[in-house]
Amino acid sequence: MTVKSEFCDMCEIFNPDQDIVGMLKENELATDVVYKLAEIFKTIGDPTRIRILYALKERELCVCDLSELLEMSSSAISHQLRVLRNHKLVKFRKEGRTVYYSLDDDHVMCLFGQGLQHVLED
Amino acid sequence: MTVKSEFCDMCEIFNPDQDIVGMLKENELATDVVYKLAEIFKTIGDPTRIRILYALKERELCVCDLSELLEMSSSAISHQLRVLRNHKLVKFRKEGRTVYYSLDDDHVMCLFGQGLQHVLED
DNA sequence: TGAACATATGAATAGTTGTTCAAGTATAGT
DNA sequence: ACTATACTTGAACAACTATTCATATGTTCA
Repeated sequence: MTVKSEFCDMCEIFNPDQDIVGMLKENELATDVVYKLAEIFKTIGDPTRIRILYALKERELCVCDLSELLEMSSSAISHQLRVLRNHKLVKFRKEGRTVYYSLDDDHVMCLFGQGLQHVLED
Repeated sequence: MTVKSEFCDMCEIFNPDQDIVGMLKENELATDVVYKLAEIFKTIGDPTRIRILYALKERELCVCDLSELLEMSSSAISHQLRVLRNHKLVKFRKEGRTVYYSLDDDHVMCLFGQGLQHVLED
């Protein structure tokens, strides 16, 4: 906040920028919401994770399916699946020694759609 | 691809997992689309940039407004605005020595809405 | 012209992130 | 019990990112 002379009281009161910043401060998103939003978008903001989520679009898949499809080590896939799991974007079910992963959230594919609209326009 | 004995031809042909991976490979998103998607989401996946975009929701703001609002140096804000500019998420207009930034894309706020739905549910 | 202001930019640095590698658990088949 | 398979996990390392600091550009006002 800049210091103003007493001759400038009126200026300060009517200074539109001061008002705007003040109003905006009241309307700001809560800190935890901002961080949660950032977390989700950051999570979806990785090529490997995008490919995994997209592959799971129709049906559940096991780690080795994903490993073959993306041509990456199952360790790398497993690490990324953990990230997706931690953010509740995928869920899993065990069957013997294989683990099947599937999407855990309806919004993700909507987000994809919106993102694609942005990407494909121009 | 695992090697199979000739006695197992039928198994290979009818192995559902092999079929699934093959089908998925055909349906994969194009590499450049995947990368562009990742770029957008990564760009929106930062708390500072989220706050900037949210502040610009209603009206254009200059760098020093944003600097005051977010209580960060104008240099930091400027760096982030460049990232947003590079990804075509904000545009700017100069008026004297001040530069006004505003949203350059309709989809961004839709993405925010979707993201918020995910965040606020549970 | 000179001082103050608004913004931009390059380099540096601390923190974060994705993949690999090596080792671990757990289940299935022989 | 042994071996192979499916997956997970921790550590390590390289690549990337956000902020700071110092400096530069361009504009306004006196």
